[in-house]
Amino acid sequence: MSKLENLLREFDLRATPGRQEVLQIFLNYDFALSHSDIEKDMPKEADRVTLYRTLKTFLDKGIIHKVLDDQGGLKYALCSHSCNHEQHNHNHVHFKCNNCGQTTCLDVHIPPVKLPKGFNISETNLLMQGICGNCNRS
Amino acid sequence: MSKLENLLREFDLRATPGRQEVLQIFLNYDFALSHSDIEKDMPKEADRVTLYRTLKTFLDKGIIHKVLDDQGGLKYALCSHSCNHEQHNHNHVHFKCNNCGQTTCLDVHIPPVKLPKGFNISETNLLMQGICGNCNRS
DNA sequence: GTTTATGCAAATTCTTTGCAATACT
DNA sequence: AGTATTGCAAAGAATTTGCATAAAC
Repeated sequence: MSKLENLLREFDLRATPGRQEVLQIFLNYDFALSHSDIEKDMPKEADRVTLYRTLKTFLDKGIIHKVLDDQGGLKYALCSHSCNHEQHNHNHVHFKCNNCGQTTCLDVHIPPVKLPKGFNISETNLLMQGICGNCNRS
Repeated sequence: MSKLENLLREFDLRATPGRQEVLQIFLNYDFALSHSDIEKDMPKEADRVTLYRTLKTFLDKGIIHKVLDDQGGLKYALCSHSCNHEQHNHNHVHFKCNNCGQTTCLDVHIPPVKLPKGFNISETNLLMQGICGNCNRS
């Protein structure tokens, strides 16, 4: 049984070829992907609707998490260990490079923010933009 | 000359009825509005395309700013003083209540975040979610 | 064999573009 | 008068839904 199949089973998912394909695409890149990024990487006969459903399933199961985008779309990136069906547990900064366009998950924690009394926080999303390390170097 | 007209002129915009209308809608609410929120508040004969253009113009001129949404859309909220055509200057936290659905600009600064060497930051967006003060009270 | 996922068709909604008519200053 | 804005039509994307078929376990 392949690595991809195992990974999907770990999340209580049937290891269909389509899902393995999408999972592999995420593994191939170290930055967040939009629906259309993924679509471009799939065999052309793949069905867009199935991809919608696959992404939704992956989100629900805690395989991937949403990455906000300043243009209003969404991107997706693989979760690290701590996520599952019950709870997503993300506390890292997302950085979008305005030069290369890539959005990456940084290994930097979002600092705690104190809100006024009465606010309960369940989720936090921090998107920073600018020029990334790679683009500055070149 | 009305307050709305003056406000638009301050931003170098012609004070057309459509723009005054949209501006008034923003003034009527103290939370961020999506394109469709605004559309619902406009007279039904209003043109969707014009609204797209009005929002774009308001963004460019620094009258409103983008508010990211966890569902992938965008919302918009009035800027405070410090924004103009040259530069948007936002450093406040956005909070989306998962109960009432409203996203508000909080008067809370985004704490500084130290990124690895080589990263330049030009913009920062922090969206927190949970239950807002109002909803917790009731 | 049962349950879950896929593919396809179709409907809806969202967004963009071009252009002629209109309104603003 | 001159320039910017609007409204309309139309095209193109993006997203959702239902259902019958096929695949996974």
